[in-house]
Amino acid sequence: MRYSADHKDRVRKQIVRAASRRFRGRGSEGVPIADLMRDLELTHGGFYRHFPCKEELFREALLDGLAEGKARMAAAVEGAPAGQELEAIINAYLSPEHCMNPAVGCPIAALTTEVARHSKKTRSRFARALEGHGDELGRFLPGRTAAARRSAGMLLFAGMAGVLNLARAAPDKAVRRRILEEGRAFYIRAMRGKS
Amino acid sequence: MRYSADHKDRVRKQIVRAASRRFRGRGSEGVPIADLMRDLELTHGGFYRHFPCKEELFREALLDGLAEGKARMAAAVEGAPAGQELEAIINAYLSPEHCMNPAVGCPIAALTTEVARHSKKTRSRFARALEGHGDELGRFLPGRTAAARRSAGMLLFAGMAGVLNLARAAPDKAVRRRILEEGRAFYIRAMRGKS
DNA sequence: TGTACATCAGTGAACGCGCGTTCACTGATGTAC
DNA sequence: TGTACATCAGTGAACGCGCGTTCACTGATGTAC
Repeated sequence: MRYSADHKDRVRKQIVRAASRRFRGRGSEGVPIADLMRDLELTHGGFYRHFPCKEELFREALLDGLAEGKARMAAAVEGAPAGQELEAIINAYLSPEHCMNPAVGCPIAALTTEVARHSKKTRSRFARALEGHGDELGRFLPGRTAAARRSAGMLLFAGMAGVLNLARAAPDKAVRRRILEEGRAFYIRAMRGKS
Repeated sequence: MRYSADHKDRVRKQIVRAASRRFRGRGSEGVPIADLMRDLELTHGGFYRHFPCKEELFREALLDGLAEGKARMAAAVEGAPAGQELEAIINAYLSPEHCMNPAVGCPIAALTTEVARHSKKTRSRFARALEGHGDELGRFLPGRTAAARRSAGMLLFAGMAGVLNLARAAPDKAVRRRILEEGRAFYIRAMRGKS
């Protein structure tokens, strides 16, 4: 072969990674394959050596973005003082940085509306990954059973994603910041107060 | 003229109305003008007698959808027993019917993510309309000032929109219903409890 | 009142471009013998 | 070891289609005189 043994795998991963960011930044219909490949200094023709179609790429990119988000959540937890994990996650999620950089942010905020219009297969994979997110966040939430904590975690993500999107749609910085701040206060209060 | 005096106005309104539903159902990039005009038994060429470009239509359709949503909220309030207005709004917003019919539902849920990627002009109009929504919902929320109640109302809409989108993305009916139910319980509780 | 001309919503062919996908080809390396 | 052939990631031209937008035209009605 012309390339090292793991070459194909590496390129494939690069495509998924780049696609994930572009999809989050521009939506599932705003990412031409040729642009994506050019970013990696490849041409569009080679794409089909890696994926059967664009929908398959979208699915993988979506899951890759979620995994990235989960890792970021773990990092926020890691860096938080004991007992402050939930606040740390909420503050990071509803931070101005996250708001201003959707391309490297949470796909739940950036892509859920569009996922709802994709194939059942895509939605099923998405749902499964979301349960993982719910479990992770649920560790810091009250609730008698693991299932209840997972649900509460998913609900919190959904709510924060809504707030983040509202802030992203806001036409000016001041409004954006106010929305984020009120969102942080509300969800920290609501989730702490949950018996 | 070939048509009655108000003919053009009526057709224009029909286009906006039909577009609003299609945009909510399929997203801002999923609505070909030709399909839209065919729905109204017109041809695509005539579109440009009414709008300078598609973006202008999107903007008007977005605002029309918000007005429709506000009317629906008013109807829910009208039909609710005194003191139960907030619950009625939340229950209607997070109902299975609303979840299953995005095309005739709230544009905040269906289009906010995409609005964030549109022009500043579109975002400004959207933001102004949202404040109206916040005011209307804020009437039933605690808060010392009108501004505080408005903010709380917008936050509640954002959160509910996030939950609605999560439910819409869910691959099966049971999960969808559970998400909606938990969402209703959470937001009713959180907003009642707000001092 | 009748005639010539203007108006303008709507028609449908055509233009131009973007983009997903296909395909014949390249060329470096692996394998068979 | 050398030679012939197979493999396959990547290339870039080409195909085909969708779709936003333009434009010459239609034809019913309004207006000027």
